Amino acid sequence: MGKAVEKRTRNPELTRARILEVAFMEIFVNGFQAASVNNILDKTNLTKGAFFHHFPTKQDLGYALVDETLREMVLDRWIRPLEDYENPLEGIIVNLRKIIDSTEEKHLALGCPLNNLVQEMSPIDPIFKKKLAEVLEVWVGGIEKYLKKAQVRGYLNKESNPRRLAEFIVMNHEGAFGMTKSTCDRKVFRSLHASLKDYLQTLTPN
Amino acid sequence: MGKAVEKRTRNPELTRARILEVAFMEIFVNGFQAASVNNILDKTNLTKGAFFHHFPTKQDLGYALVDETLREMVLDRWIRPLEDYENPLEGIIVNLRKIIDSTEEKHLALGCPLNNLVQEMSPIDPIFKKKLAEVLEVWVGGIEKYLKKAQVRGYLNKESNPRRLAEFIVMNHEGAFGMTKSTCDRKVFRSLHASLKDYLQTLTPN
DNA sequence: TGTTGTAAATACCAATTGGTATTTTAAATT
DNA sequence: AATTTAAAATACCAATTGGTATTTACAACA
Repeated sequence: MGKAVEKRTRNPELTRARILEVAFMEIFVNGFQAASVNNILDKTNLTKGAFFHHFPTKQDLGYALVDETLREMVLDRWIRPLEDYENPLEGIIVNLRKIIDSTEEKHLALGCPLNNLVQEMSPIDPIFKKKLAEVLEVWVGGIEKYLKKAQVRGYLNKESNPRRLAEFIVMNHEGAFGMTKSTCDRKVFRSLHASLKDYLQTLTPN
Repeated sequence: MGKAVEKRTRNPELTRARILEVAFMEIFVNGFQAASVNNILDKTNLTKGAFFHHFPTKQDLGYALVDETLREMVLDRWIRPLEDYENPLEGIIVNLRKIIDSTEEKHLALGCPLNNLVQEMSPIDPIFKKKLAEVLEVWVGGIEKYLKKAQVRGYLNKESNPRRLAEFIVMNHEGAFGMTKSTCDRKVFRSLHASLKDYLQTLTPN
């Protein structure tokens, strides 16, 4: 009994994953530049040797975080759930609502991990910028796909431009999270959500 | 000829203003935490003595920047121009358009100074958070005022909630600037602007 | 089982960080 | 003109930053 794997005193993949996990929160709270490698080390109970073995530089850690963690989070939170809805427009609205309601108060104050990094790093690091734009495209492109499906199924005007609308919707999400970071009030989030809902309803046929 | 004032070798108010001006750009580009006091000093050709005479700590500089510089910028860019329009809704849209078109490419990539600071500092510094929320309220409250005026003048549905709509509009502005930071494409900004315009038109009587 | 590659620990480093104590000097006040 | 106030310069500081060189030890493989 007990998996042999867990008894190993060394597990490089797990170590790497732990670093990424702790780094995610550290960066989520403090931002990338202000996040301290030493702090991350303390919280993982690892040492410099382990860290810089897996990530040649702090920036490489950031890049991996965007490519792996953030990309996966976006898909999990914003795209994959839409598959469950016959009407994608409804899916977008209901999913957003669910996420608003299920997010803990303290996390509300931290905003959107992707948006945070875009705001901080895109202007000053071209590699970050490129990788973040790719994840953003996963998001926008994903929404776009479902908006096209909505058009086919007759839930969205043929005249609407799915790409433009997808950009608008993602922008709304990011804006709402950003705004909530200041007010820290779920009511504001709900209010913004209601406005978006109103708008989307004007785009439905009949 | 020549103003006597300019010949003074010392001018504390000017020194303070120069620090704020240079610090604004430094923080606009790098963020508050990553902005270096030494860099700011170099670019102003001043010394530590001057800096810490005017601002006891780096944080105090940040607070002054929000209270003075950012507050004034928000009024100048987003609120005061609305006075020129008979239809405030039109004013909001046209003013946004003007700002999109007149912002230099490189500044587009830097986003919105207020939004940047909100994202970075609100979660980790309660004083920043309070001051930033005050400036945000200047913005939202200002828009709200003109939306009420629009209702009185018959340009906006009586059923619309000016407060909620003002929050939505400001959120749109911040979201659009944030998004542009990633894409660095004025087209995206225009596209987002068009969506907001569409939405506002659905709220006009008749 | 002995060898080898690599995961991880340790100890160190130069550079930079925000900040301070002291001194100089310019301007306002008497 | 002498004195006082405060603006600004200088030189310094401890703490922290990301990063490296070296060593130790575990685990897969021959």
